[in-house]
Amino acid sequence: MSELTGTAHLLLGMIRVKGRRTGYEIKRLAEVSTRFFWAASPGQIYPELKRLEAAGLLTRSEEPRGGRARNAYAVTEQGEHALHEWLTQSSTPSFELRNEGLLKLFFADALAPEQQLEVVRAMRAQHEAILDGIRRATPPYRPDRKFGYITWLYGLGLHGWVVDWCKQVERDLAEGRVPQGPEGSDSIAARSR
Amino acid sequence: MSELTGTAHLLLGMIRVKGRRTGYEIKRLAEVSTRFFWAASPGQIYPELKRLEAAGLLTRSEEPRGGRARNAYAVTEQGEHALHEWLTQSSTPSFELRNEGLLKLFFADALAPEQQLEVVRAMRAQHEAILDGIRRATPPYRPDRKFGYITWLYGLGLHGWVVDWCKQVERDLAEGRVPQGPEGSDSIAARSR
DNA sequence: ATACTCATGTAAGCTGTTACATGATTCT
DNA sequence: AGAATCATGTAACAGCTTACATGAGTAT
Repeated sequence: MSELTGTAHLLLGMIRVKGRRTGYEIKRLAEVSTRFFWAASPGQIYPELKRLEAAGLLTRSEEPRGGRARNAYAVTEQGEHALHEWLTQSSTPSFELRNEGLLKLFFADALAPEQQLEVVRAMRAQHEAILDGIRRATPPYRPDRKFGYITWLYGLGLHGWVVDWCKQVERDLAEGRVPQGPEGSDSIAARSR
Repeated sequence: MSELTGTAHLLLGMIRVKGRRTGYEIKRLAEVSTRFFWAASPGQIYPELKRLEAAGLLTRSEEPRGGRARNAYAVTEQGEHALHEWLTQSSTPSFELRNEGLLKLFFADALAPEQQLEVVRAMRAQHEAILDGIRRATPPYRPDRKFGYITWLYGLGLHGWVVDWCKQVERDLAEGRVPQGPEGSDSIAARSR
């Protein structure tokens, strides 16, 4: 059994929590939940569902609505096992970030002050938009979906932090101040305690 | 002139700030600075340098060290212009995140309490490792590289926030408490001040 | 002598997106 | 009648990583 991709685990997990689902339903679910930390496009979802079915981790059932074809998938015992395996394996989970706004900020010394401010403002706007998206996706709290709720809080907190950070840098730049590192007598680490 | 990739802008920007550089030097520079928000592998760097040279945004000069071939690149006026164009264009910068740890957390309801804790601990360990990497890359503060410093502070602050968040969730889980959303009457932002 | 760093590159493959195509059903 | 949503899929391509190959110089 070759290694499953992150997206495969997303599908497995989503169907496990929500019960028998179609590709389309998963796509919509992902759009309002996991999309902020693990996006999934239809061009990825449909082929992957087939692969998982072929691998015996999902079973497909045809559930037409009227004359319209419709394939719903459920997790098999083997799929359940693969999911649990992944959730408990101790190897470091992957973490990939591509933040073009930060890349611009990194090179912003080449710009005039007003344009530097503009770069930070664009960053803030972006994270404010993400925050909006997360807020709109408010998950109703349910004890059996505690971690859906925790993850939602994470998104709010993280992007909220970035927005605040941008605001602070905007102030610092506007007043010609050199942005402050974490204050206090000892190391940077002091702040995160 | 077809659109440049993010990595192309990285190369352009890096050579602009640091002056004439070889692919190898850029690779090492990226490893201790931009890698935390925009990674670049050699398999990407060398072909891209050639493309940028062909496009007239970089000039190549052969600077052998002994009998060993060595190609150094400098930014042309056209390259300078392309970089400035990118830095000031107002379209929303790209932001892509794939966080497998968070994906696991999202599905952690399926686990036993002890294993749930383990997922959070793994997340924390990961961000602590990233923090270490960022700390080790301390940029000497120079007025002409203010934004290199600001970006560095961002990394410390962001991953520090995540580590703190994980610690809090670990406490909450250990004590069987339901994790707290942001308290107080006003916005979420209030918490991170 | 051998291992490491410097230095450049390529090929294969993976993951993912975008854009398109198709057509039924439901809503206004 | 027309628009939006439901539903599934594919083809083309972009971007990137991994692994490998090569070989010179340098340090131990």
